[in-house]
Amino acid sequence: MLRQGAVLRGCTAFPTIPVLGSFLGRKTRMRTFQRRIAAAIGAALGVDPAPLESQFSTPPDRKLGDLAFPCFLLSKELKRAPVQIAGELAALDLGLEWVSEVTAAGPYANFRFHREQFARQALAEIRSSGDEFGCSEAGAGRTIVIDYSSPNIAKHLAVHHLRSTMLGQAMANIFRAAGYTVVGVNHLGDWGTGFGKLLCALERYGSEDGLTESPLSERDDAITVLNGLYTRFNNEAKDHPELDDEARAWFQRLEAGDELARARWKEIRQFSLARFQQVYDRLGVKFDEVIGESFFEDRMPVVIAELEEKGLLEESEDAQVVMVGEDIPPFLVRKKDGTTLYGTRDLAAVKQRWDTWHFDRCLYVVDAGQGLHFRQLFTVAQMLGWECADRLEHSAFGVMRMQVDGGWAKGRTREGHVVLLEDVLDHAVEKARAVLLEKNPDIEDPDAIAEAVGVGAVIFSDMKARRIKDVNFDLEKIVSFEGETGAYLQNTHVRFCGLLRKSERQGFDPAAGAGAALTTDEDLTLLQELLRFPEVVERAAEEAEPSIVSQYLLGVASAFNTYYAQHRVVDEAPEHAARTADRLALVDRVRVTLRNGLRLLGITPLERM
RNA sequence: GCCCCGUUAGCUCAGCUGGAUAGAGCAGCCGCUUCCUAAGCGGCAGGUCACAGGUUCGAAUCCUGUACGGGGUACCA
Repeated sequence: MLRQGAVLRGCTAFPTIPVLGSFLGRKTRMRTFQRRIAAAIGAALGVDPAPLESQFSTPPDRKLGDLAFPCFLLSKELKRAPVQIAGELAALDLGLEWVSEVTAAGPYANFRFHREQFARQALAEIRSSGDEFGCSEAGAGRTIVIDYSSPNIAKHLAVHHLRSTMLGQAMANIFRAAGYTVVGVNHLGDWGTGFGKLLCALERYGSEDGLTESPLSERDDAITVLNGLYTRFNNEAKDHPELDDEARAWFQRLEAGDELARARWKEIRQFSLARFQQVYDRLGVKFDEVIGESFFEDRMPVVIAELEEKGLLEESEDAQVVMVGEDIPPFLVRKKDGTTLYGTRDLAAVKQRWDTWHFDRCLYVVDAGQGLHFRQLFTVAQMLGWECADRLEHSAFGVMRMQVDGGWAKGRTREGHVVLLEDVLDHAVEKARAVLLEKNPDIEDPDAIAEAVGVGAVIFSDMKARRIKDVNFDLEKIVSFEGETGAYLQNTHVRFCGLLRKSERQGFDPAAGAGAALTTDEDLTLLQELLRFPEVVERAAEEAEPSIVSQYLLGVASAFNTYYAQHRVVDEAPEHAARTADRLALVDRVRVTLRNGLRLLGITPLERM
């Protein structure tokens, strides 16, 4: 009914650019280079090179070589022992100028690179996409709808909302970078019987809180007041069941379009959204569409009619349901009082999303506890014969547990109140400011930097592990900025931003280096690691798993920090000018990788801290 | 009861489309700053990859079962 729609544009940080081909696999390193070796092997042995491309791995020890090729697959196809095939490969001339040597080590053929040649070509490859390094066109022509954040109005954004919100935002960024068209939807919880209770509570106790004199929308504490009314209502309803009937009546009034009910609901929705927006702005979260459940109010009858028409709707225990399977409970379409449920609205939403966007995938970034609901929903879509049914995915994530009496439990803290997301952000920012002022007292604009570091640390801590893992909310850990943290990535990024700034003042130009001097093991490790970035992003999209990017970034930062500790980058001696230019070029590409990766995760990269 | 998810170092996790000696961070101990930001780097120590079978030339990774933990299980969202 009320469509807020298209209030925000999506992340524009990653315009798509043409890069490389399709995704190959996790163990893959540097697919263009592997493709060339695979092609050479295929030609020499007379086999299809395509399946070979994903076979490559990294030797356990650099002494063995720079790229490993296990011969087990070829062994099956050629019906010869892998050890023998490895030997044959070692004797071949592949005709690749950047491969200097092939040695057989048991069933492995290990390729050693001609360091100068390889470094030159690798650097060119990494540079080819300029500042959009990491982007690809792997998903070109495909549309992904992502349902994320989706909080209930009239409530605060609590710390556990961070999960759906940031995972979804990161996924949206990642899919866009991989070339997909993305529609990010905030499926606002703005409908349902709960609002009957709320309206009822407002009517009964509102005047006591002075709400008649000072309207809710003019009060900063409006949501807190509403929460109080709601809690009070629920407590009183325990002893007075007739209150629940009254609440149901209010929801029916709301559904029927009663003027007073509608006006109050609309006001609540309005200021809830405004409050959410403050936090979203802080987190850098943007949606393409904000569509509440209320939007589907007049679309549900159409879907229910279709269920009926196809003979799927049944009466059971006075409710209308769809029987979705023997081992799971039925999908509720209408309660016995005739009102609808959120599942009904979800079903209408599936239809609306399909009709509007013809998506290739529709992801629900919702906690794992709702697995059954989505299983039911998807099954109903299947039973309806909807083409989109198998494109629906529940991108489930684990629960956030709070510390309660020495242990960890779902939901609330020991004191029984929710931890507000804003309070967590504030706390992290305060800690970041303290550390910043201690490390770098003369820094310009410490507020902005502390904000980025603090908020970034909170975001990163939530996206470091695979999303299905439960997370224990531990404020101390979140604001610890050492080790595998958001601040570590920021700091690494900042360090070579500073290095590049300084080198520029000294007259060096990172664009001047061609890469031929990047010949140490550490150079090679970094180049190989950097080359993976586009396929890492593609895989993160494929699996809807932002932690793949997080983990990759930690690896890059760690490799760079090791490098940085061992090798002097800027050397002003004229005889080392070429090497300095090459190392600066490498550093510049690490910088771009970290910057883009942080952005994908929804973290603002800093240039100073 | 049934369904879903998890189980890898003291803690938090990576590795899971099968391949060479299972990797990080934190916590503990020992080092590193006349030189590009030490929110950093290096080292030591820490593991019957929950258990038992199976498939395979090869299993932390795939299959089956068991144990433990978490979640869900029709008129809330």
